[in-house]
Amino acid sequence: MMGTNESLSLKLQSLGADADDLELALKAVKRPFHVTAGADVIRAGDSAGRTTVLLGGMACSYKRDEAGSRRIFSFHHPGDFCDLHQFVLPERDGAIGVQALTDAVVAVIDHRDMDRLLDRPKLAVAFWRATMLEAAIYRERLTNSSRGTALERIAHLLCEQLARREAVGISGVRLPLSQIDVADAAGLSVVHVNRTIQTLRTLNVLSKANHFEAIDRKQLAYIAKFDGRYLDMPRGWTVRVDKDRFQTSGCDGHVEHGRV
Amino acid sequence: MMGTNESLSLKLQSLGADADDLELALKAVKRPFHVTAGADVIRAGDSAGRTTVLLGGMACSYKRDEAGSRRIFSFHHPGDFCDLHQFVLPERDGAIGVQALTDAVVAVIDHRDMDRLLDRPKLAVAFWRATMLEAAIYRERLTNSSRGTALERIAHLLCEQLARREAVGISGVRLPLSQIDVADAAGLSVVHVNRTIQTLRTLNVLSKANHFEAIDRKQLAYIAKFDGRYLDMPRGWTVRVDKDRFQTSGCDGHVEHGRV
DNA sequence: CGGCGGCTTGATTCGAGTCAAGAACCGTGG
DNA sequence: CCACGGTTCTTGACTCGAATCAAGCCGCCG
Repeated sequence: MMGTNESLSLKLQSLGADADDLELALKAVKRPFHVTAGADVIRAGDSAGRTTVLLGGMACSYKRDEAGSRRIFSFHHPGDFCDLHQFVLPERDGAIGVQALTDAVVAVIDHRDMDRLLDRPKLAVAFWRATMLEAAIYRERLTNSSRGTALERIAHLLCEQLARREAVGISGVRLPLSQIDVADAAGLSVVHVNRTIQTLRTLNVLSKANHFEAIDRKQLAYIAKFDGRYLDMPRGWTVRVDKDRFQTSGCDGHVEHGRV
Repeated sequence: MMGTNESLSLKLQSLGADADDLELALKAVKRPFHVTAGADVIRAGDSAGRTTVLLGGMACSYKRDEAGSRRIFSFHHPGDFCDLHQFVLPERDGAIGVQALTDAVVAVIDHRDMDRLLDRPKLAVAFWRATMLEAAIYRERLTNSSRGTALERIAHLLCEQLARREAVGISGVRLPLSQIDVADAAGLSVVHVNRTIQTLRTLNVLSKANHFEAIDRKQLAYIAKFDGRYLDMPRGWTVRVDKDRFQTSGCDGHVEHGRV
């Protein structure tokens, strides 16, 4: 799983890159290296001159508040660009850090190489689209997060990560997250996340194991009112709530991807 | 104030467009029209084939939840693009609507014309940058919103809007928002927004008038822990919290803009 | 074996939502 | 000019979800 560019290829294709673009882009991805769980991939304020791509494992983008606690605003899965913002709006949003949540493999694209990639209009739009997708994720979380109960928020968060992993070819139902990670991402206390998870377990939505494992994704999606269209999911992963029926469409095994 | 392209020009320049780009872009902005306060600029699911630009007034982007209540995830000020996402990721995020909060003037850029604008690399990056700025705003709200008291959240929201308006040449301290708008944007109930605002009034941060008017922006920024750098504000609008001193830097009258 | 980080559980507090009812502020029409 | 209806703003009383504080537990690793 680690070390290949499989997920990155799927990602770029789904962003609209054609075969030539893809080859060019993959060639620009250089100097892969290993990061151990818990370590920073990018120290806040660092990373001048290159863009980081996650190839394997899981990571998160976060800021720290005055009290020093971590606020996760985004999770990263293989194929994700971790700091495109540093390329487009350099030096502005300096407070952002990226941390590996599992042992991870990352590589970089030098900004010099990025400039050349952007000469290809299709690729330029693909990168723009990547940012737009990121924005769509933020939007969704914003509308979903402020209001709504902890159960909904956590369920939504889990649905989103599972869906995003499928989109890049990772189809397991297990997420390598700690409850602390989820708490920092959902803006809830660890204690309350714990209690909420136990509710999900008694509902037979999550497994009783001490890690995150969805055993009833339809129900999870229903609780979350999850509609994956904002993630550019071609179909599936969409809850349809007609009247007050417990209807769920999609989720029929693996979601094919690779629209070009 | 309405009817000119002043704000749009400032915006595009700050996004890195040069004189030629600017002229070209402005020429692509067509068919200005008027929208009355409260009306939808874009009905959710509409707006195929063109991108909407706000030229005067104020608007918001929102989704509606199952209960039908409005969730504002973004305010728009003159010069803002309201639906770039429709161009980059068409048909995906269909649930988004844009509503005028005051009487407003908007115009459109046809997608056909956009395609030609994107042939100019600098402009392509400028549009990408616009999306990135939007994402940065979402990020900030995400980290700021989940946790933190209502006072902080509302203060932050107001600071952001004032700062963004200054960036496009609108320097008043008054915001044409209703408490309902703020509630829908902050994810708080109207009742609680009201009480919070009254706190801000007794602190002499907002005026006692029945509209939003900041009379002590330093204090407002301090309460909000507002650091405008994420908005690409060149300087000013930044709270520096050294030790536990009540220090505020910047905010010294008008902020110059127009870095190219 | 001992320590440390993550998970669980209970008790208590508090911020913010909800419900409800006035009051002030329009714009409109008689 | 004033009466009317609607929308926004205010204020009060009550409820509840989630934070915090405080232990105890479990599993892992040195």
